[in-house]
Amino acid sequence: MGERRQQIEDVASALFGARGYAGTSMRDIARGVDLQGGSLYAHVTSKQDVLWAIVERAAEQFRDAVRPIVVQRGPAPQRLRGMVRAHVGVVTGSLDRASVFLFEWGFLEEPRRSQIARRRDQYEGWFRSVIAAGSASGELAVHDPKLAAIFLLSALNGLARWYRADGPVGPDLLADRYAELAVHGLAATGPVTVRGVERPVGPRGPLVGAGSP
Amino acid sequence: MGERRQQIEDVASALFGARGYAGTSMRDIARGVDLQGGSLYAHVTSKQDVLWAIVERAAEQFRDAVRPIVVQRGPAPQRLRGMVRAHVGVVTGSLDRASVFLFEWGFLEEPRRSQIARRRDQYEGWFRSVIAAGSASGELAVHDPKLAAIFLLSALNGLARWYRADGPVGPDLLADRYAELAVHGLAATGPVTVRGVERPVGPRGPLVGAGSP
DNA sequence: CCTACCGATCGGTAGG
DNA sequence: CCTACCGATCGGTAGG
Repeated sequence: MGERRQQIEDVASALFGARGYAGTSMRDIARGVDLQGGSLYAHVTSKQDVLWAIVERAAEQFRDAVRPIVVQRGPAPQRLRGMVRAHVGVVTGSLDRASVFLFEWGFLEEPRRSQIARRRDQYEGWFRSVIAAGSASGELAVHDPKLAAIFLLSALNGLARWYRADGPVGPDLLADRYAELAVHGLAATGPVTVRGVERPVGPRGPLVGAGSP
Repeated sequence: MGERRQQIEDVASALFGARGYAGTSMRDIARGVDLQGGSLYAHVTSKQDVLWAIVERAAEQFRDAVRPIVVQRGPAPQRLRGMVRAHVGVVTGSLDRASVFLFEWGFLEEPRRSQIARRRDQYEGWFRSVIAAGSASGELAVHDPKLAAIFLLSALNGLARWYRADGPVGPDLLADRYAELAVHGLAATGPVTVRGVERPVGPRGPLVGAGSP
């Protein structure tokens, strides 16, 4: 792929991510790469084409990062943590492209839109199946794995809306914190290290068994 | 407010929510209320004005639903559950308006954009403070209350992207499940009722203390 | 509330 | 890769 083309996709990712696909004009993109509006078409065939290239590549990134972990053997909570870390890693590592994939894919025209919808379903299915496996083995406890998967992925995807590379929390710590929040929620921390010894955190009296308002 | 005006805002909410603010034209809205494009301006002053009306009202709905719970006394986890239920209730009960508020407020022009940004910060702060209070009292355990609040709100807001009123899970059950997922994560269920008796769920051997991949 | 219109901007193309 | 342009559509207005 030409350097110019790459440049165009990068600028388009940033603009689509910030103002949305419909809110960005080809002339906006052209300005970002110091070209005249019409000159873009020497490198791309249409605005849709640019959107597709961005979305397609981001979909691959998520898939390639998470799939290897899904098929590992090992405890479901451990795999789930790994998947969360991988997903967060893609979001923080390819913020603009990931944002476009996550929030602008709906502007794809058919049949590409449906193709991406299916791939998103499949991806969500990986999380669902690991959650369901953990639930079946008793390692996790969830009423509705499908709901839990959507809940979780929504939390992770929200990251793309506020994360900034120059923020106070680095990508690795962030990934750990998110994995922790995902699996344990707010009620308990994971393993806590006290004077170098890992100690499990027990149940908490005031919380467990608390009634609902 | 006139009936026509109400109708226009409803149609605009649905369209802004589905195709985005920039992806919706005034003529699209006009078609939805069986008017000619120009005739809309007998009822609204501008497209921005319509967006503002929708966003402003939704912001009020979230605030009015959640604020009373924030200031209640009582255990933090219980208040947090109530806040989650309230937030989910606004999303499911005013799906289109809530979607526009959550995802299209960025298209507001200054100074309204900044005004809404501040209100969103404040709203997030309510969640943060209840989480921090629960963390301080030992009822919750969270490394970073700000991060936890964002994580949680992202999960809740994602609901607006997929929830359908005619779906399999009703709004009340959904609110309960989401409150459960928020507080306990995937690792443990909340109070379980066995033969009519509420029984706390204890710690789970395979999970607590499990190492990280 | 409609008809008819305004200037601006849109995605995209022709010709060089 | 630029200049100059195409038809379509945009948000919004005038006049009735």
